[in-house]
Amino acid sequence: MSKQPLSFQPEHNHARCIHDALKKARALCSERKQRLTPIRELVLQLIWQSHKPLGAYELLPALAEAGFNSAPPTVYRALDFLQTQGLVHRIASLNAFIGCPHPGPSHQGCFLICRACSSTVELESAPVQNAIHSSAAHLGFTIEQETVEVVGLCPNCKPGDTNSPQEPA
Amino acid sequence: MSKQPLSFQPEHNHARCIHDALKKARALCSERKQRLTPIRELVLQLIWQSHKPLGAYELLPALAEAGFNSAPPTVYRALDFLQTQGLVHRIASLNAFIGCPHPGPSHQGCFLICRACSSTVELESAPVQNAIHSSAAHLGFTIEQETVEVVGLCPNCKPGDTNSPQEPA
DNA sequence: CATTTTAAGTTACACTATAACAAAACATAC
DNA sequence: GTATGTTTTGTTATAGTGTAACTTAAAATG
Repeated sequence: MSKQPLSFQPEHNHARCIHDALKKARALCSERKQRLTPIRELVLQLIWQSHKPLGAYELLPALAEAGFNSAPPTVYRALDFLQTQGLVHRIASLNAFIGCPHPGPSHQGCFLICRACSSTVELESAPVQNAIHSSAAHLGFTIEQETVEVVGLCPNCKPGDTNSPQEPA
Repeated sequence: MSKQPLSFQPEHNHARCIHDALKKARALCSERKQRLTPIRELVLQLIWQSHKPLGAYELLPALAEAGFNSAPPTVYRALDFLQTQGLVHRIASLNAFIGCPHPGPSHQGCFLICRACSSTVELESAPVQNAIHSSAAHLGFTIEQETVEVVGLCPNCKPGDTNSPQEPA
């Protein structure tokens, strides 16, 4: 019950997730002399409101409420910054964004996305990385960027469990 | 020089690629009692005009030239059909489509995409599959669909080669 | 404070994809 | 071969995602 990543633990202390993520982000930006402006920090916080990927346009109303301009470029700029700093990832298959739980030296995640509850886990799977790198190397292909996104059912949404969504309406 | 997949061999007989792909598609659809209508076959052929992923909207002019209706739904319907039959794949990170070189029982490809020349290879990499499945199983996650897309430089576009694009304008 | 750089505001638009309904083509049974 | 149901295509309109280009404001630097 405790080896599950937090994203798959419905009852974890999520306020702490958000808090920690913001704290790490501030430290990291400060260290890199990058400016985590109010808009950028708000966008990061909004993204961390859950462990489900959020579309850019879903963030706009909250930006407006907070008194910021809420045209698309605003949120996309913030997202670009956060991606560049490795604080959020874009999930290509969903056109959505999710917070990175272990930001730091540029890395490529492997994402497990539940189609029922949308909870998403980012793995750092060395075997997956290695397999991809070795296949690529074998063909003389130089890797610059990896997209590994796996859709399916998380343990909480498996048929047989009692508490759970399963089929999305 | 010959273990490279065709997509990375600029000089291969590409007419044959197209011809073979269409032949396989006809056989497969006939066997499954699915209708490979003129529009669907044309879209498949257009997609096979190269080994680079093509956007849906890039197909519309050719459809128009061939005398078909060329509104978006036409091409998206054809693409849906071809995807369902496993004849083409969608590359999520590019919003584009590419022909499947080994259609058949549903499979998940692993794509190597050259950022310089756009040539794309579909691998069936058992090690990659296994690594992903094993990571997922370990968390109790049930896989339904995999997206593995790797962007980088193909052997022909590597710095050091003489004949090649490298940096996209 | 003046200057330069970076970020945010603003307008407009491009690209990707689908909904919804009408017309046509095809398949099957009489 | 014609009637009937089903599948495919035509058509219009619109939703969703993302960016270009230019202006204004704020922050950093000298």
